[in-house]
Amino acid sequence: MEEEGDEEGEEQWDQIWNQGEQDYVAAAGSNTGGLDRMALNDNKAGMGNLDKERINKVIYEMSKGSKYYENEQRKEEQVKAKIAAQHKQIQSFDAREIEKSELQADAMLAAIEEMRDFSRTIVHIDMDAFYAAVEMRDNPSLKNIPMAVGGSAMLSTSNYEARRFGVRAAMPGFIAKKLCPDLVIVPTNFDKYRQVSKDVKEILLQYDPNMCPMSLDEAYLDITQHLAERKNFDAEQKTFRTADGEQRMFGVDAEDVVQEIRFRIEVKTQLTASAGIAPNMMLAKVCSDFNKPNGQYLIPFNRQAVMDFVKDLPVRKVCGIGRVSCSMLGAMGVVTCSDLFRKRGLLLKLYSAISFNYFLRVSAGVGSTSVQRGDDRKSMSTERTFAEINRPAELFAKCYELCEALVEDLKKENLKGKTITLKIKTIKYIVRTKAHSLLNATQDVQLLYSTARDLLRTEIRLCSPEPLRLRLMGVRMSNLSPASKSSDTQITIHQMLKKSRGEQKLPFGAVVSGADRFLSFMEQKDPYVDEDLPGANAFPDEVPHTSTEKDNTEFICPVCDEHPEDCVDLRTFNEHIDLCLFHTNDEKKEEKVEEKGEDFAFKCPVCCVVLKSPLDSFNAHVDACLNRSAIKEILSEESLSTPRKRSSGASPFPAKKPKTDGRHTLLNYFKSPK
DNA sequence: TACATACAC
DNA sequence: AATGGTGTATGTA
Repeated sequence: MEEEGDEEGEEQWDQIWNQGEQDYVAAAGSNTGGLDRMALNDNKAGMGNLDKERINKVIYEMSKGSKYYENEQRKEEQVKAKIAAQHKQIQSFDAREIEKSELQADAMLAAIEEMRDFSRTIVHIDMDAFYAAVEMRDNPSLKNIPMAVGGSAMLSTSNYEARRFGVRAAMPGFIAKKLCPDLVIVPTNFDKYRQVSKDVKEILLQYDPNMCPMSLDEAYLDITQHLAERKNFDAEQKTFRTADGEQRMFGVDAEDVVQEIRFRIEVKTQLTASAGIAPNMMLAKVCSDFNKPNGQYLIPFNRQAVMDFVKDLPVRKVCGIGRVSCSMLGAMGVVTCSDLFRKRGLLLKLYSAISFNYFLRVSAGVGSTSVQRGDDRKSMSTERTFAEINRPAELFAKCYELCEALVEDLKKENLKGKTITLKIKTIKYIVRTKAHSLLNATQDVQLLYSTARDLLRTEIRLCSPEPLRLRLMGVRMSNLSPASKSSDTQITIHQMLKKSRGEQKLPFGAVVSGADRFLSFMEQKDPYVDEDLPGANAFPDEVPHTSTEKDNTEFICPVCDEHPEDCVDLRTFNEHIDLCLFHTNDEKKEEKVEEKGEDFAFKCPVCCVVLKSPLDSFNAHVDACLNRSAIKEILSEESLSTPRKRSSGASPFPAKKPKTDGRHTLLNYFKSPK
C-alpha cells in the first residue's frame, strides 16, 4: 500500500524526479552514522533540508547501539561487499566485451519492442493513507492532528499531518513519538479495513470483473472492455450522485472512467483514492503515485509518451526494484530508467537472464498487460515476535503453539502441505530458516509439529552449549495441495494410533479429548486450573499433587518423546530436556549424572535417554521405547529422522500463551526456578 | 530440495 | 521497554 513503502511521493514529483534520490542519500549519510538503510527515505517536496536532518538525527539517536541497529549495520556491510564484488567483476571486463553485450542486448530489446502493446487500458487504484484515512473518517477528532495507525512496536501508516514530522509507515511507534510528541497512535482495526476494502472492490468489479486486488487498499484493473461497452452507455449509466443528491455525469474516455471510479469510491466510503492509467501494469503503478493523494495521472498510449515518461524516472520508483537493487545499480551509475538502457552492455554481463530482461523491459517502459488473479497460493505461514525466549521447554512450547495456529489456517482453506520450514530470528536479529519435506502432504498438527520440533531441536543443539536466544519463531507450509475429502476421511496409521490413544493426558494430569477442550483448558477461567491444581497459586514450581501418580505420562519430553521416569516436577523435567539436548551420546552425560550422585543411571539404548530409575522401571521403559520404535519405523516416512531416534510427534505441551499476567496458565508453570 | 535474499504491502 | 507479519520470486548450491 502506498503508506507502507519506505519511500513515497505525495505531490507531483516535478523537480524531485531528477535529484530526489541522490539528495536523500547525501542527507542521510550525514546523520545516521553512514547507515543509509536507517534513514528516512523521503523525497517529498516542501520539506526543508533542516527538517530532514533533524529527523534523521532523531532516528539515529534512538536507534544507535540497539541490537536492531547493529544488525542493520551488518546488513549494510553485506551490501557493500556485494557492490565491491560487483565492482571487481566490472573491472575484469574489457571494452570490446561490453560492446558485444550491447549488441546482444539490442537484439533482446528488439524482441521486447515487438511485444509492446497499447491495446489494453490498465488502471492502478491506490487508496490514500488507507488505514489512517479510515480511522480519521470514523473519529473526526483525529482529523487535524498528527496521527498514525499501529502500535508502539510498528506503525502501519500515518496521516499527512504526521508525515510532516517524518512519521511514516514501518517506523516503530516509540521513534515516531520522539519525532512528534503529540502523535496519536490508533490501534489497527483490520476488520474495519476489510469491510471498507470490500465496498471499494464492489465498485471496481463493475469496471473489470477480473480486477486484481494486491492488498486491502490497492488493485489493478483492465478497463479495456468497459471502455468499449461504455460507448453505448446512456446518460444515466454515466451519472452518479453524492449523498446530498448532487449529480455528476462522466465522459467516455479512460480518464473520465477513472474520475468516475474515484468519485464513486469517495461517495461510498468517504475516502479518497489515487489512480494511474497506462498501457501496462508497471507504468500504471508508477502513475498512481504521481499525483497522490486524491489525484490521477495518465500516460498517453503511444511509444514516444512512454519513452518520455520513463526517461528520467528513477529506477527506485519501479515496483520490484528495492533498496538493495537500487544501491547496486546506483554504484554503477544507474539511477534512472534510461540509465538502464545506457548501461545495458554491462548489466547483461552482471545479471541473470531473468533480471536483465526485466531491466530491459523497464528501460523501454514495457510491462505486463494481463491483469489476472495469481494461481493458487504457494505457501502459508505463521510467525511471531516475542520477548526473548531461550529455554528449550519454552521454545518447544512456542513451536507447538505456532504449529497449531498454522494447521488451523490450513484447514480453513482445506490445504495440506509437504514442506515444513522453521524460521528463527535470534535476539541479534539474525534470521535462519530450516526446511524439511515429508513424503506426503499433511495438515495434521502432530506431524507438522514433529518435523518443526526436530528442526528446532537441531538448531538448539547447534548452538549448544550456548542457549538459543530467540525473538521470533515461525512455521511455514509449502508444496501445498488441496486436502481432498478422500484424504480427510482416510485414516492413516498415524491418525489411527492417535485415535486409539483416546483421551490424551496433558501435563499435570489434565485430561482432554479434543482440541477445543485442550484450548479451553488453557484459559485462566477454566475450572481445571483453579480447582484441579491445588497449590498452583502459591508455588507454581511445586509438584502438583495429581502428577505424582505412578504413571508419569504427564511429562512428555519434546526431545526424546519419552515420559522419563525421573521427571516428577517441572524442574526435573527441564533438566531432563537439557540433558536430552546437550548431553546425549558423549561423556558430558556421564559427568552430569555423576554430579547428581545418582545410584542408578542407565542409558536407554533406543531413545538414548538417561534414566535414573530402578532396574525394573528401566526395563519397562526400554520395552515401551522399543514398541514405540517399531511403530515409528512404519511411520518413519512421514517424520524426520534423527540419528538418535524417530519422533512420534505427541503433543508435548500446553501451548497457549498467558493473556495477561498469566498467573495460573500452564505455560507459567514451565518457568521453573534455576 | 534447501537456504538465503530481496521485495511488496 | 524498545523495530511486524504474510507471501512471492529468484539465485545458488
